[in-house]
Amino acid sequence: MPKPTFFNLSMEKQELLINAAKKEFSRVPLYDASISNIIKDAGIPRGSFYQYFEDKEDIFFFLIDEDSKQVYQNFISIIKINNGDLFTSFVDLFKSILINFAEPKNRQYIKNAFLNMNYKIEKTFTKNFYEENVKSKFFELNDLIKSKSLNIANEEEMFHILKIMMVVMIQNLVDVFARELPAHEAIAAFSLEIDLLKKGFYSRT
Amino acid sequence: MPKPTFFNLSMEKQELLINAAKKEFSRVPLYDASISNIIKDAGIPRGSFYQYFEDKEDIFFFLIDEDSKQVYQNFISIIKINNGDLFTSFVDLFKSILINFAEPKNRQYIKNAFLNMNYKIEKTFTKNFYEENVKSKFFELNDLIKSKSLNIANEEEMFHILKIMMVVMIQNLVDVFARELPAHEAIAAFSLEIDLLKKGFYSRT
DNA sequence: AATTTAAAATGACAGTGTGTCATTTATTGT
DNA sequence: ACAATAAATGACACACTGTCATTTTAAATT
Repeated sequence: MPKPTFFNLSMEKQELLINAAKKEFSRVPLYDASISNIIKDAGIPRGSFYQYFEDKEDIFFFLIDEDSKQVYQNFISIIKINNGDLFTSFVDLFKSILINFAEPKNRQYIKNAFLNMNYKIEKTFTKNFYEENVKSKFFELNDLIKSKSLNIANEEEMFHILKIMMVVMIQNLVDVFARELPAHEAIAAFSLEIDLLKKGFYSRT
Repeated sequence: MPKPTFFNLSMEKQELLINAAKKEFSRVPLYDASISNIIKDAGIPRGSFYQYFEDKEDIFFFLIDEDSKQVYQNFISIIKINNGDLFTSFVDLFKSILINFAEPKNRQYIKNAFLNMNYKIEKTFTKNFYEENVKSKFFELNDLIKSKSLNIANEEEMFHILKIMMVVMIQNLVDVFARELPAHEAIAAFSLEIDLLKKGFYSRT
């Protein structure tokens, strides 16, 4: 997290920094990004940057966390609209994220984040949905999901189902960028996978 | 891939380089690894490194690819032993990878790779199992898997099932390292998820 | 209002690593 | 033995990082 000093800045200056950082993270992935470029673009001295952030990861994960919170709120609305249908909701969430990708302002930034999606980035992203060993967030979702039509014996299984659906969604989003898939193809592929998860892979016949 | 010059080296010198690289990639993840440390450890001049490899990624992905090929061969044997049962085979593969983790020689190196598993690393790893648009590899697996007890309409669905199971397995392996899970817990969690995938998430009742 | 104290801003600097390239050394073919 | 090709070498220019002593600004106190 940014240091307190950052949050004491005027909103204008905070946004100046954030925009400069997003610009740099649009140019290249986190590990190639340079603080030098960010401060040059924002027009602040080098020392100031370190007054506000620990390092470039600090500001990067701050941005990802903000984005994730928005996606989570969006997901909550979607589930409500779909009366707790988990499967339809995930497909709708996928679609809404794709629409966000289409915006040129976000595209490169999100692309770089997804193509370099590692454990820490994924964790930052998903922790706003459910947190390992933190049940409060999980319950909010759990209460909204119509679980009686789900094939689950207990709450733990619900957690695993969410985890699987999330990782499958993220993988499909990564694919969109890696292979520059058109939206309709991406949606078809993801819908198919959600359907397989729904029905199960095993057939008794 | 390493340059031809590398493969012209004596086996001893190749292994010297490989060991030095593994040592450095054990110390820190790819993006923090330094070529300076590798050449210092191997006792070769800086210029020589660039005679053999493009950059540090070049040698890293070469190592990952080698590992992946071994895992793939292992998987083939496991499927045969299990008479094509995909679910049991994945659980067995998971167990065998965990055993490999336990070896101190590999542990840190693999841990760093998994905690920084991004698209390119995952692709390098999975391309030896199935390649998008390259059907030959896929068929080898496809033929071994007893697909008549699977809930699939066509070959495309088989591909998606493999993709999902692989990503779920990788995510569980990442979890092992991120949360330092004991083997029996990791196996229990993965088995549960495989079982959920097998049965399906949706219940008609 | 003047003075003290604390907080924030600044930029020069040392340290570390990268990739290149001109030169030297070794190997191969004639 | 000589030429030609391949490989090895290490000095160098360039880029970026994180720190820290110093300066500036803001807040608190008398």
